[in-house]
Amino acid sequence: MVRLSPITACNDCPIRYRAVCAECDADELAVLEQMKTYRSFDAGANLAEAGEDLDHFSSIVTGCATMSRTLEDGRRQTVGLLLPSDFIGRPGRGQSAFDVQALGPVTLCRFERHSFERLVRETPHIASRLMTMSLDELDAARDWAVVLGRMTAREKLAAFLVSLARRLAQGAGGHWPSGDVTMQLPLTREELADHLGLTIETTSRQMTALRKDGLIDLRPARGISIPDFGALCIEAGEDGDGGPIV
Amino acid sequence: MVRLSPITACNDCPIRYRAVCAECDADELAVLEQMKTYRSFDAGANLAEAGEDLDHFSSIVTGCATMSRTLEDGRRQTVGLLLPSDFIGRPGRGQSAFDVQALGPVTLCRFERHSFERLVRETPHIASRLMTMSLDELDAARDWAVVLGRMTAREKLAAFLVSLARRLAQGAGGHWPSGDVTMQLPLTREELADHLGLTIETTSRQMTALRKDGLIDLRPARGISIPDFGALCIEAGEDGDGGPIV
DNA sequence: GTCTTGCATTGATCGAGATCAAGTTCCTCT
DNA sequence: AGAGGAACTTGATCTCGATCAATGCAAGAC
Repeated sequence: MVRLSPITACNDCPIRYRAVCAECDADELAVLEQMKTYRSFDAGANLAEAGEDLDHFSSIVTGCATMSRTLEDGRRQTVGLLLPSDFIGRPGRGQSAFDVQALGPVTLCRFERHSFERLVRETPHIASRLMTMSLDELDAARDWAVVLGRMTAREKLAAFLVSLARRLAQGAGGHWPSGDVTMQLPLTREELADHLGLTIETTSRQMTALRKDGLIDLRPARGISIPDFGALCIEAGEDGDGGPIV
Repeated sequence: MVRLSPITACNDCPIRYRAVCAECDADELAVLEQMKTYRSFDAGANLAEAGEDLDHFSSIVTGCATMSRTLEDGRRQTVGLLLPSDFIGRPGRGQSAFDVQALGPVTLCRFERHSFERLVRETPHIASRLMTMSLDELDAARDWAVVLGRMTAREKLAAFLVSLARRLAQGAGGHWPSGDVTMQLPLTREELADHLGLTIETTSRQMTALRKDGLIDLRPARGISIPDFGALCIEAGEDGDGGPIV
């Protein structure tokens, strides 16, 4: 379930210029290189559990994970989808506030808690990057609150697909998506429903509705292609311009 | 509408030990003292507008504000309630992602953008405090996403009242609330509905329902008293213990 | 005092999404 | 290839919260 993975040199790391290390210079990277450990997890593995003590921080190198909370009666809400370069853990607090679960096979670049916290204090390039990443996540969490609180099921699904396509494109170093876009959903319908604040059935029905309206094309193995990205953006309640806000 | 207010010495400031300056020592405070300006706003004033250029950061000294987004068709979702010591603005980005609106008369402690950003870079005590505050807001935003996505109208209202009572108690330097608690709602039913992702009518009905069930007592001028704080916590879906997570 | 005016409550009805219940498709394992 | 099971889709019905529509109530204007 948990495996030590061969260590890749930071310079060859796929998330070198997007993760918490993005702003580091060669010297700082050399320090991180000594501290890091790569770990691999199978699909479904719990990377953190709400309330549990955490003595490591991690960056996702490959794979996806969800951050969620489950209420006592079983209702679950996902509060974040973690993609490569995203950070797991909260400096300054030893406990996770949410469950973090691997969606497929995941590789983490892991740091021991205390030494990493010291490094943050002593390395402005890391502290500043962590600050930027946290503020980006804060904006994303608030944007998502608008979706959860005020949008219809159809708009929720469209908004999610648009945001996922943008994040995947950004991760692949590609450009702001437009025109024809194809991607793989890293989530099952159930996980998707938990993220949208809907049931599996409603999620599936809205998927079908978007397909019937020609806005998306469903392919095997959770593939999705979006023939006209701009049209889906409008469905997601974005004003026509569609330009990046960030 | 906007008035310059008499400057209070930082040492006499009501938010001295909770705002972005909380960790500053005397020397650092002297620098902030030179940079700050107090401004007062009337109820309803726009303190920031989504997409608008912001060339100041502020801390709320007295009063309350909401951070919200309004969709083109008029649907509005509040993504945060700002109380004294809360920070307005995002270092590293010159635009606000949300509207910020004064709920009643508000006094801000304001800093010019560029000089404050430089100060953050050069003053670890400020950078670190800002980081902690941002991470707290991130956790709060995610907690609220769970409420918006998965809770019933009754649970949403109870969860809001519980969280507001806790924040007000914390601000007043009081203890973790329990037993009998009394407070003033800083929001109208409409503003409350926008925060809960409900309509005014449903919000009002749930208010009445909680009152009829003896969980709250409605008093004039938006006063609310909670005879048994623990009982309301359970209504909000918290497990009995009710202990602070933070 | 009465007239506004804005906020809040209450009632009647409607509808989007939840729930309950089959089917169907896809993937994996042998 | 065939069996079994998980993931997904579709249909029928129900329900919570939205919507439409008055009514109540308190504070300020005149």
